[in-house]
Amino acid sequence: MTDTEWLRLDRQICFSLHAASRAFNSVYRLILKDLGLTYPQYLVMLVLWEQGDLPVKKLGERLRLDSGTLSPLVKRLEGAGLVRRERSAQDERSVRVHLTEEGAALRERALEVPRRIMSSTGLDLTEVVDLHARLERLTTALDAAAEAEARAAG
Amino acid sequence: MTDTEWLRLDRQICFSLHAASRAFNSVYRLILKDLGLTYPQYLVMLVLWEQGDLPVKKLGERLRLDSGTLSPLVKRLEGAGLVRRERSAQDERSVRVHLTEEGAALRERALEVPRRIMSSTGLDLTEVVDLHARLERLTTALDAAAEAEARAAG
DNA sequence: CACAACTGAGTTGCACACAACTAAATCGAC
DNA sequence: GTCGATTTAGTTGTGTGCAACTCAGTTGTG
Repeated sequence: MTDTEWLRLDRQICFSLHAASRAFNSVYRLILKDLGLTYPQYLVMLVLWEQGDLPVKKLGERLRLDSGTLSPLVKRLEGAGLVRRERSAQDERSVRVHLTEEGAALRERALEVPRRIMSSTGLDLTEVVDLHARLERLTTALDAAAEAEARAAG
Repeated sequence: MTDTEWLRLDRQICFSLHAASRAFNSVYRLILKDLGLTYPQYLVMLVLWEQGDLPVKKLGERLRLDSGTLSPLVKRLEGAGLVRRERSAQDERSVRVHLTEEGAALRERALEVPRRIMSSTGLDLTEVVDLHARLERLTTALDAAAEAEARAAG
């Protein structure tokens, strides 16, 4: 392959991933509009519905987001009345995010989201599970590479 | 599948895509730091290196980005001395983006990027091409679904 | 020609994402 | 017990991404 071909391939790959990510975001935006949630806010709510109350730190680990992203996001969820933030008594540094009644109730209305997303992808269950596995492997490899780059850069 | 299982699957899928996209972004950020480019700026430069000067409108079509994103981005590239913006004489509404000498020269230094990205993914050429095809199909389906949603919402 | 509809860029406002930083609380070595 | 290192949130600044808007220029219709 020539250098030019490599650049073209890179354009295709990085563009297609970028585009797929934004297309997903766009579909979620449309579907989540009724719930008054953004895509990242929905991710936070999914974790809370699944795992119950969590400190911001744990939320960040689950979602791989840092406090710079999570702090204002959780504040907006609090402003919408979906969660409550409470400083832990044991460790005053830690802030635990609780679902409010309204936040817990929103789960019922969110139940239709996955099916609508699934049908939007045009994929069947097997393909979705397969895609999930591929993306997980890819992310693991990329994280390892980023780690290696960071070490190399010093 | 129960409702709870659907929600869990949705969390897994939307999270894994989100995470993969950010992991890619992160690796590109590290590799592009030397070139002084962000990931979207690199996408713009790739298109310009490949296709030559283009009006902002065409750039937007190629990258599926609107003027709200492109205008400030191109201005930053201009500030970095990589491109020049010139209003078309034929159609005063149109602004054509030209590579400067410096911008054209940057291509030489960008030639190593694709190989570094490829090795970061841990995928071979066949898998990358396959991934590209899958993502294209997925994006097409998602775009069609978004279109349908938008029509339904009226 | 006149004027309404459209088009291409650009601006504004909002919500991530992330780097770099601060501040407060906790932990650990001594 | 004290003081420095670490940990947890939060803040600030930059750069997207997108909706909604403005503005200037162009086009189509009568």
